[in-house]
Amino acid sequence: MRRVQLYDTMSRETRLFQPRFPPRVGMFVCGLTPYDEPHLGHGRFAVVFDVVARALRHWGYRVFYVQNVTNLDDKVIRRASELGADPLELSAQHFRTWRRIQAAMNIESVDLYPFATDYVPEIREQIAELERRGFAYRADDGSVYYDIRRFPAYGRLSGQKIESLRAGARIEVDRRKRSPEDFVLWKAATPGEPSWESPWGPGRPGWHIEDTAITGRLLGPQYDLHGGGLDLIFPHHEAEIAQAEGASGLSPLVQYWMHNGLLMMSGEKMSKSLGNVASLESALEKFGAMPLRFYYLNAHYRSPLDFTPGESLEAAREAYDRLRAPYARIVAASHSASPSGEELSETLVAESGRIVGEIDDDLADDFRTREAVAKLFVWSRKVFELEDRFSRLSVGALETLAAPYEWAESVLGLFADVDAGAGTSLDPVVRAAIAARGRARTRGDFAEADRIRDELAAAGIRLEDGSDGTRWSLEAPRGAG
RNA sequence: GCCAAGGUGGCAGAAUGGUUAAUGCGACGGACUGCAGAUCCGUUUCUUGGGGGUUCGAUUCCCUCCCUUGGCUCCA
Repeated sequence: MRRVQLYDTMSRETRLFQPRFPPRVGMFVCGLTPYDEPHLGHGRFAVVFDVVARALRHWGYRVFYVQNVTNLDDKVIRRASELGADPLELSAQHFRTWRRIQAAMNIESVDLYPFATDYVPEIREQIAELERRGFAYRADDGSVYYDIRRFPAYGRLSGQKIESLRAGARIEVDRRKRSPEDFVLWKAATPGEPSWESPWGPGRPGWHIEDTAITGRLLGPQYDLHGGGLDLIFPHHEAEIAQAEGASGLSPLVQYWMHNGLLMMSGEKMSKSLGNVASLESALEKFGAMPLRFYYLNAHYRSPLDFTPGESLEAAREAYDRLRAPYARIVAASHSASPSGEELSETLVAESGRIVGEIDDDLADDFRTREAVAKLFVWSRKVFELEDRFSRLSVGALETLAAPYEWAESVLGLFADVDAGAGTSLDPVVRAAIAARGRARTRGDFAEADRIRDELAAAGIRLEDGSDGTRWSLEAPRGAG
């Protein structure tokens, strides 16, 4: 099995990846609370863990990737009541948007999107188990709390000590809790809000319990990989550990904790509560899915990523176009290539193989996507140098040129937009227009030539004159395509 | 206050105890072009937050200070 290293938040070091039962990998990522439109920060975690799953599968692991959906919590309820909507319908609606966006972004690696409210029996069962084992207590109002004092390891993931949490003045004083740090497992019902029956009276799940109930059911009491945003480490993931390990008596809950860095907007974290969000969907419409993926993968997943409106995605689009163009031309040329065409030099063949090996190594070293991208750019320069020969190259030679891009296509999920253009049914039509323009140019009628070019441009077809004739391409697909 | 992450050229953003610190965007000049675009060639800019230490040698290791961000409240 491929040697893979990844950084584990718990041990704070890069460790060799060893799933419990290779080649199977149980992977869980904290998904959204869909009470509003997703923003650019959400796109980051989605792409990051999509690449993790893709890469592991590429290396032969059989990954079962679960991304939960917190379809009911305080925020969903609050927003729904503001809108006069049903909370579960509201979150279902926003989840559909999320799924649509993920599909548009070429994210198909998630096997299951479990809804919190579909796991109420498992949640009740886990709370009951925690109660039996003495980790939970009932409050007077019918809520159930986790008793943090019973779980000494609480704080290990985040490096926090319970005593120092006390100093944080922001913990609300709540008379119902034994310790201020205790968190709610089962929230007593409020009239008008969704609730379920339970041994403790009607209520609904607390925020943290759904994840461990879901993973307990789907991945077992112990599994391999848990991912999420850096901002979830405390208290959310800390609480997950306390719940799962408390209920099962088994430790550790997960072998590897992966956390992605946050998207920053003018020096601050982009978040709904700060109101400094940029809509993911409109970025997708304006720039297209591939430039967006490129933008995320152009940084290491653990680093903070600075987003500058009117700049970051524009630059990403330019850069991505440069990466995509040579591959698109290889693909176009291969439509009409023959097996007996020219071959590449041995040096180039070797280099193609070497680059694929290197970028594969980069990914296996804690997913250094930026390194892989930089090497693809170097390769692109070499490919462009051969461009004049494309039409004469053999099928095999073109495949060799395409190999690094194909690797990126399957592991990084880039270049899903490459096939559009030459070779499609539009080709004969566009060629006729190009020929007409060519005649106009020959006789010096540049006004007519430019008119033809402009009209095609208006239809999204771009012409470029080169030494070997005129080439055409479709504008990069936009929106959900 | 406590915990954690980060400070690299105009911008984004890599990397390494040791030749000229990637890559891309941008800018400038040149080639090519009827023009445009793309491409190619060249140029542009960082002595890697400040200070100290370890070392033959540090951007990379250690200490300290400053600054930024995140977490301690919902949050990818």
